[in-house]
Amino acid sequence: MSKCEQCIVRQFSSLKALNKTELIRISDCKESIVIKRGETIFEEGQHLDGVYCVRSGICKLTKLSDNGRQQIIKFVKSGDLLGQRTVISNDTVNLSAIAVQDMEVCFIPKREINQAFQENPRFSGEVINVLCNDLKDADNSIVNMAQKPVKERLAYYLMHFHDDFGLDQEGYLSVQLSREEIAGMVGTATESLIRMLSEFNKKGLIETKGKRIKIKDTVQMERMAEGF
Amino acid sequence: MSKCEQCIVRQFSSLKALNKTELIRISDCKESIVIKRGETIFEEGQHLDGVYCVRSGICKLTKLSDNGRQQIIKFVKSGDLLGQRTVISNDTVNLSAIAVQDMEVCFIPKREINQAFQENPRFSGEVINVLCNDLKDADNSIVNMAQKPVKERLAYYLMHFHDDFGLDQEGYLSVQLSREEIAGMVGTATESLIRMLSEFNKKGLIETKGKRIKIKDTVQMERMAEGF
DNA sequence: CAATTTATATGATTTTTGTCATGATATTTG
DNA sequence: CAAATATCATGACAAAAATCATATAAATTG
Repeated sequence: MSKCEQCIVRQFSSLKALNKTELIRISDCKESIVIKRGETIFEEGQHLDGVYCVRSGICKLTKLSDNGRQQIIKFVKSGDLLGQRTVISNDTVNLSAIAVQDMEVCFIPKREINQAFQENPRFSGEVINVLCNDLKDADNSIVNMAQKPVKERLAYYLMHFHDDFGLDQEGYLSVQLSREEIAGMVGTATESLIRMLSEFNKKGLIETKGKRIKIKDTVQMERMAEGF
Repeated sequence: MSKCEQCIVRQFSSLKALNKTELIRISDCKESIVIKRGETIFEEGQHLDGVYCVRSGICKLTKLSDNGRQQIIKFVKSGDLLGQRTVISNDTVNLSAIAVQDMEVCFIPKREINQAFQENPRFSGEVINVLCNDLKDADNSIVNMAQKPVKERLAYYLMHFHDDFGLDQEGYLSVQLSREEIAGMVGTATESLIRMLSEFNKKGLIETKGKRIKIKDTVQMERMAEGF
């Protein structure tokens, strides 16, 4: 089993605040897990006995709406921790985590996290900062969802994907989602989403190849996200 | 000037975790402020040099959308602290705070809050818990905004008002908002909101008297909020 | 208290978005 | 590789919501 002390991903997570001793302790009791695309890491309502540190891959955090649709709240990538809020506030999980790519994650038991949280103020500071950022992002999302029409939201999220997850060799967005998933992120019906992608395509804003999407005109797309 | 040690509101805020010495220190440098309905406490983009502790009254936290509408993200009432996220993550304010009732707030300088945060783990624990709850609420709001139609969102928020802020002597919701403000909370156009209230009125779900709203059928309203 | 402004209300219309139906492509599986 | 299944795409229509216009009521102000 690989060691936390040597894990590159650590540098990007809150765990970077831990010292060698703490890392070794965590390393000794952590559990490496491989998760295939589509598999669920945890589901809303569940109790978590620890947090997951994402080594590779990406997962979506979703919540089931009353109308039966799965809303994507946020994406989590390597370096991020999963389930921090739950462990800290000792609450059940509010969101489901489902892999959208094959993933490697490490499970770190609650007690280790709590101990580090209590004893290492730099670590707790890092975690709190992540929570604060999440809260800010969430507040911004509320405004977008409540006020922007679907077309602008789609443009907004495509640009976010472009900026946060980057492109593959051919210039397509590196994360491939199904149309249904994109609809769940934008907060619209799948058919509406497909129509809008077709429209963006016709207007020359994007180019699609199966599930893959390339943003051809980022300037225009950015403007569209802002409502022009 | 009144003293924090004797302030009843303290019991309901994160400040309850502070000991006498800490409270006296804060009390000595805090500043009491009276804010009239409609006045702004702070605006998005601004820097804050401290947090506000709400003694009485209610304010709305809003964010201006690209389309020029003011979205209400959340309400803050007595016992709550304002600006915690900003002070902790040393960021500019993301939301504007505007009084919807006359308020009394106390301004507590950043340095005092930071010191208490560093030195008193019970206090930081309380603050973190508040942030975690805010995050959970925000995630739930995203789903509501993205997936529910306006009618259901209105029912949902009316019920929240009913449960969180209670009723006056005559059974009307105790917080009075303008139609425009309610629209900004639900995330819709003012005219649409007014139409929906008329509809609720005709159906016997609510009763209005000027700005005041009474929920006549909470059971039905609850069901409506869930999409029936 | 009359005049002005602001907030509320409603009608008419357009735009946006959702739903249902159906066909075309992929993708999976035996 | 063919059959079955899932995904993607598009048309037709219905519903929801925004916008514009205009009227009425309420609040403010000189």
